[in-house]
Amino acid sequence: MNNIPKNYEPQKFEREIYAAWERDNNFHTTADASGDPYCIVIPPPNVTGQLHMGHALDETLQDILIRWHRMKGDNTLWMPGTDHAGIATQAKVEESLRKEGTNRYELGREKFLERVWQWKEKFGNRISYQLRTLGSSCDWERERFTMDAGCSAAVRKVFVTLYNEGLIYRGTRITNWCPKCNTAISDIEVDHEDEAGHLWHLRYPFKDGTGYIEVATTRPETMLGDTGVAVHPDDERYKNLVGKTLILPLVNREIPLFADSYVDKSFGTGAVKVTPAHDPNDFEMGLRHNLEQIKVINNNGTMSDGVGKYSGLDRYECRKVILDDLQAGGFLVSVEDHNHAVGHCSRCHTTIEPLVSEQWFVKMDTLAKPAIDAVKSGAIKFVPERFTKIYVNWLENIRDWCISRQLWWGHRIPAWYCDDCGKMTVSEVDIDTCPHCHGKNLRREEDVLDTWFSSALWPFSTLGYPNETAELKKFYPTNVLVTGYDIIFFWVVRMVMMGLKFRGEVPFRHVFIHGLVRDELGRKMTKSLGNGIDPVEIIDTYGADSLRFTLVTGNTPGNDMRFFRAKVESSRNFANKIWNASRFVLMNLDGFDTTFKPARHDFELADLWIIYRLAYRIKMVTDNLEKFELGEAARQLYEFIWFEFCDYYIELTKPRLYGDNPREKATALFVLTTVLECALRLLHPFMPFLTEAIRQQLPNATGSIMLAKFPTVDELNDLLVKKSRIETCAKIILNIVKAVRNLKTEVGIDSRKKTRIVLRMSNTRDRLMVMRVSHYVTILACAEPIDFSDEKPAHALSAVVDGAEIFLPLEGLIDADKEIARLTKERDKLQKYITSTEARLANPKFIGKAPANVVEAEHAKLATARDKVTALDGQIAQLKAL
RNA sequence: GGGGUUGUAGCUCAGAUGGUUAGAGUGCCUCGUUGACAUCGAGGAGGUCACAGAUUCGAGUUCUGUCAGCCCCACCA
Repeated sequence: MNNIPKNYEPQKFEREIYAAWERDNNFHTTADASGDPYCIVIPPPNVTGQLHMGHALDETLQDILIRWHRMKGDNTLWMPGTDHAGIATQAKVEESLRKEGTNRYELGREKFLERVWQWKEKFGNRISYQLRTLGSSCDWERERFTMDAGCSAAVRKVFVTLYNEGLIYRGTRITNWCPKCNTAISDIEVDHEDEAGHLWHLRYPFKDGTGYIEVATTRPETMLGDTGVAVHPDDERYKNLVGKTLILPLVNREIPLFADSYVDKSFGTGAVKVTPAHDPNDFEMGLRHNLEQIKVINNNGTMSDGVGKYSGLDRYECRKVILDDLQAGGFLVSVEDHNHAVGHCSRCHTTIEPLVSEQWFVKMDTLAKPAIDAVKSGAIKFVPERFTKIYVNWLENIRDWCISRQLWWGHRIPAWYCDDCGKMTVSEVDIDTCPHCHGKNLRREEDVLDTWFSSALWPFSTLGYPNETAELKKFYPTNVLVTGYDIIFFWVVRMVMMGLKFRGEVPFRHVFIHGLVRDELGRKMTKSLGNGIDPVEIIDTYGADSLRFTLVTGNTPGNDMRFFRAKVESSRNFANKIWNASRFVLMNLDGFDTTFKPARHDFELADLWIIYRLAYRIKMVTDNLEKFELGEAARQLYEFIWFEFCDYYIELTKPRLYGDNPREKATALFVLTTVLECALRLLHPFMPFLTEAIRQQLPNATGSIMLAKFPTVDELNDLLVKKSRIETCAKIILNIVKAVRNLKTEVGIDSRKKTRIVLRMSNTRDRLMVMRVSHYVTILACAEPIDFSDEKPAHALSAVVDGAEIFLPLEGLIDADKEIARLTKERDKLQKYITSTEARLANPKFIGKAPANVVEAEHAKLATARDKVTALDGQIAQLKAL
């Protein structure tokens, strides 16, 4: 059997295997297929983006769940697709236009959109191809895009419905404006950061010449738009002044001094200049007090016309000039340092300008209520649970959602304005006649919708909505949403609201939240830091399975993880281990009758033990998958395959495989192949390629592993012997092995050198059992056939384990003093344990309150410890007598 | 200002309903090329589980507080 490469080389088979799966349509399912529905909709990546580590993690977790359920026999659908990512995609195309020396305005809306679609066609498949390299078993036949016809129809229907119910409205509000992206953005797209700034104290004179009032501001340039000054109604300092008129410096506008309880008496001077057009709080106060809104800053961040010499200046340049002028006019009293939170555009980091403009909003309170209830009632469960609180808290304080964007790439808002009658019409289908006056002079709304509006419909738009398709009936609600905590507000919340509103049911039962993949130093991987690690490069080097295993192990749900190349190497080594263990089995299988079925009595202890361990691991893996503890499930597999199957079981089959008893050899091969095949299926969701590549070569397997049955303990029923004696005996043997290896190293004997061993076991039953398989010790510890004797050899290294005393007769090699010291150390350690346990067992409170089984266990452990001390004492005494 | 989260071996991290001698990977040290695998095998060193209290017969695990780090939310000009 020379055709299996000695090393695991994933590059040689991953691509082919994926192609074969796709060719055989293994990822596809239909609504009428058998099994309980199990559905995950992919968090749609940006259509023109590329795979990053965050995706790799997200996809791996989903694929594990999907493959597991598919193997369990569920009707499993993983719905793939991409997002049009309004601002991000438009920005990319605009950037490329800029390089050509033009811009979107020169091109015009229609031509520009053509360019974006071309861009999408050109780069739009990259992410899907990259996801394939990871092994994602998506139903690609159903791949969707947030701007395809179906999703667009869903958006229209939802928009119009919400509008007609009064849940979408158009209004002139103060919103967050990004001067660089040149659009309004929603509250959650603003990142607040503390910045070192200043607090300028200005003096505003009274019209009647009776002095002035002092205000404090962080943004002096906005004074040009001031239409009032506010103080707290209870502020004794200003009580008598309320109602007076002030003259706005530099502008000479008359503005009122009024009282509003929003004002904090203790901050600054207790008097606030009010700029309703450029500050959210001032805006509210302006509404309450009927103040004029004077817009002094343009959408691009420059000062608007009509502010005299300041017009056209950048907002920050203007600040300097204004301060100079205020100073010159004697209006500037003082400056102090002041740290305050400043909003930045989450996309381009430009400082946000609060501006009054006409925008579209979704009314949140009525939609939020059921979304809160869904989580509180347990209809939706977060994993880990702590995110429930974050979700609920956010929804309870939610404000209306600004959904209009001054972009071109996106779902254009389906509203038409009639120039004849001035009325607006919102319509699900395009119109060219005004329904109010039958006029033909209609202009369609220019704005498009926030990208997250279409994403919010994703769980049902992808399943066919607004049509009542079989898929929608079968797979909605979906089962679990897998995503990072960073988009709970952007996406999860909104899907829940829309799902409940338009389907009357939650969009998913579980929200499985993961953290961020960080770099080795714990920093976020970002373009600006240049610290990103390309998953495609990792896959090329180590294989997709290694990357997947790395991402899924060593962290716990909801927590961030650091990405180390060394971890991938470790996973790759694991893959190599599996590869070689399998290679070992296959080599021995060569030319052998694989149809042989052993009888019950053919199995020996090692066989029964490994099957018993396998059953245990099946249970552990399954339990952990059910709890979304994928990392723990993966660890169970690692331990089983490497430690139990490779380190012990394979070694123990060698005498039979290399021996001359064909029946014994056949039995060992039967167990090897059975256990390996089962373990591969158990591992498949985690490492799909490797397990497929190997299993195809096993004689006891047919068809693709991804369609095989996920292992159950029941399938081992015929082979399983539920005898605790097996475990007991295995433990004794392994302890002996460990002790012998230990002793050999102790005196510097080559671990491969065969040594003579004498075992003294007082428990007859245990001894007989161990005697029957004493060659296990011979193999694992590299020893000569074992002597069982009640006599202690005179010159020997010795050790004590539960149930056995071990002697390595090594006359001449023994340093008695050293040995005495070693044994005494061991003895003292045990004695300490005995003393504390005795104390515990003598404590009536412990005896009285601790459960009986705990007390019993303590007694048992105490007894074995005492036995060991006795044995050690004997050995020490003997050494001393030499 | 509010909330969350983390603090366990040199490093990266696991440790379910509290059960008493705390684990893995990696790194380090020693030894090992005979036929699955040096991407390996055997052994070893290395931890008062951040600190202080509380509850308990018993706490890495529960509670409170302190310290340190990270994150989210928040309209004090």
